[in-house]
Amino acid sequence: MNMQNLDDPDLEPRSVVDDVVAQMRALISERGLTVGDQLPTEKELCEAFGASRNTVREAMRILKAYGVVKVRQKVGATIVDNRMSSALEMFSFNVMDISRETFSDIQGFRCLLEVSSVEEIFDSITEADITELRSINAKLRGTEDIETAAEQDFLFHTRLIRVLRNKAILDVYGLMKPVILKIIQNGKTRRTFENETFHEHEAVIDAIVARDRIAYQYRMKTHLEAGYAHFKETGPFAVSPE
Amino acid sequence: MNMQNLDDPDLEPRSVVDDVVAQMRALISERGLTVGDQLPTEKELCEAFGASRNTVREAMRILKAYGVVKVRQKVGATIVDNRMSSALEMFSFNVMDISRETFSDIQGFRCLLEVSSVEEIFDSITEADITELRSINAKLRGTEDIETAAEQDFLFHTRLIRVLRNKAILDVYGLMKPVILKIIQNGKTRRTFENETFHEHEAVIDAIVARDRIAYQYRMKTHLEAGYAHFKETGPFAVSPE
DNA sequence: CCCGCTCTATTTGTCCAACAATTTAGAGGC
DNA sequence: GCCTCTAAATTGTTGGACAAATAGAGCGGG
Repeated sequence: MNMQNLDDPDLEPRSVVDDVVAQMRALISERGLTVGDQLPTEKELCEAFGASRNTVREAMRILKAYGVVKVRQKVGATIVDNRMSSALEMFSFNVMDISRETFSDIQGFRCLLEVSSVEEIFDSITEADITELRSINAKLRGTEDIETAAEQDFLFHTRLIRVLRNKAILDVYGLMKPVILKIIQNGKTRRTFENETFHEHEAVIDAIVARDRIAYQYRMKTHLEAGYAHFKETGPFAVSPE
Repeated sequence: MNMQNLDDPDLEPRSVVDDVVAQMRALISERGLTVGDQLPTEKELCEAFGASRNTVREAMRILKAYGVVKVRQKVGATIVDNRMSSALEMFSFNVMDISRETFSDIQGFRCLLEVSSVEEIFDSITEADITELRSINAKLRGTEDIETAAEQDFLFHTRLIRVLRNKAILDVYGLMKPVILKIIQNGKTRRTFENETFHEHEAVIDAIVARDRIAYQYRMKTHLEAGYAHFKETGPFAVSPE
């Protein structure tokens, strides 16, 4: 049946690509396909839907953009569920002008994720995690330029978040990366990373090893606030220098 | 567990299409284009990026899927911001077969946001907030159908998150709405909302008023887990029936 | 029997060219 | 000035070609 313009007269007529997307969704439903299952090849989809390969490919691009399928050459399209990452990806578009409030909000978000999740981290962390954290922190000390050091610093915190084994949280943290990098770099020199940042990280790790909840929260909070302190000092218009 | 992309986010080489998407984003950034502005025609984009028309079109499909542009024949591509609806659209994708990991991850995220942020909530919450929370919860009791009740339930939690006065967190919470609604509705009847959910919410509010950290965390955690219990019960293969 | 290598066939990635469908802009008549 | 109608520009769809990657078959050696 053709319900395309019944609900909304302003709605543009559905293109063939949209139709193919709908048919693909239907196909997934009918066959009860779920994460890990394979979709038919492009050729088969062309024949099944009576559309050209380019059209099928554009439809597949949409599903890919939605984070519903993952396509590999020769292998074909596999159903996945990366919708959360895709949703976040789509909101990473207009990140050009970041307001002071956004900086502050994201810093608060970090605090919540890294400081308040202490119980979950203590529960889940393994020896291997600790080893990797120390290794990352060691590399931080050896970096030569600030950009690389900031990346390494970010990597340390990402690795810590990864301990939670929660993809949604990890995705959100990754989304905030550009802003966090900016916060990290602010007011730091290479020397700062070599000394203060390195030792702060070590203190955090030590607190984890000792399973000392209070120490962990204190160290982490101090560390995060140290990085953010410079922002507070600067005026409200210093954020976007353009 | 869905760890496929956790350890190794994106090892795959970027395709030409991905490149074109990046270049389009850069172009939008450089020219300072915003909602309502036009993008160059496909032909111009082909020449500018040295890519074929099909490739440019696939890239444009991605931007369209993200709700960032709207394309009309002859008119061309206009920048819009339908990202929110696109995000909702992508989660409307057979919500029943959202992977168990995504459910579990988002539930864990909720716990972190609502349970672990107890200190921040206690610090920031005002009398007005409490009044509103009670009012929302009262309405929850009076609703007639499950959908509305779930909306109201979600509104209660959103309102609580709003206490943190952190837009980044609030946005992320809003993004997860479709999934959270699904979790909320699962295994509940109208009666459940009228009785159990209502009283659980009241207990949470009471704990806040009493500034009882332990009680708050216990009540909230219990409440969240109660909603999620039904998912745990079903087997790992119950996601896609037949 | 198993391991590793090569080779092939299949599948996706990209490009090209053509035509259809649609709509804007402009020419022309009133 | 206004209407109509045509022409041109732009996106929508199709088909075909070749490149790139790779899973799987087949083979040889241990």
